[in-house]
Amino acid sequence: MDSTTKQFRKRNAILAYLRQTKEHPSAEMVFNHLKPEYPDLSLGTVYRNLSMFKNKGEIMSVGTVNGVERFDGNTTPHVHFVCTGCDAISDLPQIAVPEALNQQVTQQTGGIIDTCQLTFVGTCQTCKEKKGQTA
Amino acid sequence: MDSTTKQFRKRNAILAYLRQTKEHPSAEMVFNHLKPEYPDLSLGTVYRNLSMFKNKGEIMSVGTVNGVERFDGNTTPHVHFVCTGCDAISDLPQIAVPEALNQQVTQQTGGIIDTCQLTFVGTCQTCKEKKGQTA
DNA sequence: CTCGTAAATAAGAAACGTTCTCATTTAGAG
DNA sequence: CTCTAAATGAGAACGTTTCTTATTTACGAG
Repeated sequence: MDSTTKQFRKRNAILAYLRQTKEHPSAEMVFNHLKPEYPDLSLGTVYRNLSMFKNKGEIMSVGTVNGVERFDGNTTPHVHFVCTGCDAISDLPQIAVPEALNQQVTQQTGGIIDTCQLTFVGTCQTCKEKKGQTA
Repeated sequence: MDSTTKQFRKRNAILAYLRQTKEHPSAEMVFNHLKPEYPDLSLGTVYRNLSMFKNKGEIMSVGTVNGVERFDGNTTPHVHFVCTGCDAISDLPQIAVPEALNQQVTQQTGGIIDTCQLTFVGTCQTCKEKKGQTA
């Protein structure tokens, strides 16, 4: 319970960070964020725990940007926006996937639908303005 | 125009295959498919040309399955289904992303929307039946 | 036809993200 | 304290993708 406790169970710190952040981090981003507080943190530990949490359904993958997988501590269904300029991923909380689609897809495939991902790809406002200045 | 012409311009063969197939292949799948007809085809050539076609907008990426990028020669907007059992990707031609969403998202982000990807993830009919037998 | 040049390619090295292995450390029970 | 099982650090290993370099091809000029 004292401050030395933080030496233990980096696993909790990884999950806590994912629950709190909105940056949809990669394994390396998690590592870089926690390394100052946990100087002996290992990248392997981050990967191992991300896989475990993903398998348990406590976090989810939101896909791969530039060859690196990105994670989200919010597993409730929601839509994402990926900026190709800065690789940032943000939530689009006000956009929803029509519920009816799941049933249509189930019928059309004859299989089982587990999840669905809706992702918009483009340029965020900041990058758009930067490009305007340079051009 | 004679048959020896096929020794040249493997690039065309790569694009032609992507236009024709519905399997949403990876680089290696393209390579394996064309290797019999072009025995001296190199995997590097496949990667190089896939990147080039992607940058030119003649094909598109449909995301990463098990760490492997998959491509689609059909760049008109449509919805995909990924089976986690056999890693197959198929089209869901009868499902459409509501057009209105693009405008909503543009407003909400203040940026620019280039594309949007809607992907359903689950188990295809074949894998579902296989699982039923085994269990 | 021969030469010169630019594009396309093959082969393999290199880079990168991710997973695996194994020895060590930690937490907690007895 | 001792024992055991879980968690971790360090780095090797792996698979995918990109890069480098020399070679081959296409094609136009002389």
